[in-house]
Amino acid sequence: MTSSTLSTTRSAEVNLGNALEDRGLRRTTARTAVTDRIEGLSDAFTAEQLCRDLPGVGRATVYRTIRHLVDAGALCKLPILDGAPMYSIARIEHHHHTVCSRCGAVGEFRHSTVERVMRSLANEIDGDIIGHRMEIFITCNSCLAELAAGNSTING
Amino acid sequence: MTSSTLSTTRSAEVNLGNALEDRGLRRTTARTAVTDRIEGLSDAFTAEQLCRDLPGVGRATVYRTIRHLVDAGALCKLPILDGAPMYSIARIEHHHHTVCSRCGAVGEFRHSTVERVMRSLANEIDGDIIGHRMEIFITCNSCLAELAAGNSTING
DNA sequence: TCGATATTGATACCAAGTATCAGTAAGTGA
DNA sequence: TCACTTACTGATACTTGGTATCAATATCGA
Ligand SMILES: [Mn+2]
Ligand SMILES: [Mn+2]
Ligand SMILES: [Zn+2]
Ligand SMILES: [Zn+2]
Repeated sequence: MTSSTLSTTRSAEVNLGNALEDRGLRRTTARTAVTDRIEGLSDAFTAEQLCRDLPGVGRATVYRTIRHLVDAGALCKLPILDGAPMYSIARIEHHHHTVCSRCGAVGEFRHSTVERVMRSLANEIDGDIIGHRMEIFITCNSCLAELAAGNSTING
Repeated sequence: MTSSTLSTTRSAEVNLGNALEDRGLRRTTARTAVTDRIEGLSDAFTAEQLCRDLPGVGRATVYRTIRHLVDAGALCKLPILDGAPMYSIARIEHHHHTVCSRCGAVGEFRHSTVERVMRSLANEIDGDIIGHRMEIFITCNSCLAELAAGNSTING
C-alpha cells in the first residue's frame, strides 16, 4: 500500500471525557461509563448496542452523551441505509469511511485525490458546495478470509 | 458548465408503473396512484409525505410500493442523517447526489473523475471494493437567491 | 366470466429516539 | 468541609418511521 496520498494515521490520543469537559459538561459517572466503554470498543457501534452494554446507565443518558460527542466532533455518525446509524471514534480530521457489507466493520480513510476532485467539481455543480460525504462499500479482509475458508471446505 | 465529464442527462422516459410490471407485479389502482403521484413530484420526497398526499392509499401499501421501486432501481433511497430517508426517481444509471442543506432539494450528477478515483483507490483500500456512495452538500441556487434577497432587505 | 392468487389496508406491533420532570450528583465558593 | 446552585440522571411516556398479520378484495390469465 502506497501511503503518499492515502492516510489512515490515527492522531495521538483520543480522550472522549476531555472532549465533553472541553464543552463545559460535567464529568459524571454515567458519562464516564459511556466514554470508557466507547474507548474500549475497537469497532463502530450503535446506540442500542451501548445501551445493552451499559445496563447501569439510562437509555436517555446514553443517547444524550453520544449526541454531545458527535457535536464535539469526537464521534462520527454514519448513516446506515436500513438500520440505526453507527458511531465510531473520529481519529482523522476530515475523512471518509469504508463499510464492510458483510460484517459491518467501519474503517476510516483520507485520500488527497478525493479532496482534489471535490474542488474540481465546484465549477460544475449548481450552487455552493459546503461539504461532502463518501462511503466505500467493501468486503473486508477478514470476511474475504472467512469466505475463502468456507469455499475451500465446500470444494474439498 | 462544461459537459464533457459532468452528466445530468435524464434518460428518455421514466415509467414507474412499467418498472413494477417488469417485476411481475400487478398494475393495481393503489400502485398506480402511488407511481402517478411520484412522477408528478419534481423533488425528492419522504414516504410519510407520500402517505399524506395519498390519504386514499394505505400506509403499508405506500411503503411496500416504494420498496418495490427501490428494488427495481427506479427510485434512489438517500439516507438522511437526522430523519427519514428521501426518495427520488433514478434518472441516471450510476450517479451521486447533491443535497441542499437549506431546503433539502436533491439533485443527481455523474462525473467520470469520481469513478476514476474509485478505481485508483482499489489498490489502497484494504478489502474488495464492491461499491461506493457520495453526496455533495450544497446551498442550491434558489436558496442562494433567497438568502441574497433577505440580506439586501436587511441591509437596505 | 371464473377462480386462483396477488394485493390491500386496518390493526397491532416494533425499533429508534426524544420530551418531561422529580430526584440526585457535581462543582463552586465561603 | 459544607451548603448551595445548577447540571445531570433516568423512569416514564410519547413520537416517528416502518413492518407483520390477516380477512376482505381486486387483478388477470384461462
Ligand atoms: Mn469516522
Ligand atoms: Mn438519485
Ligand atoms: Zn467484513
Ligand atoms: Zn436549497
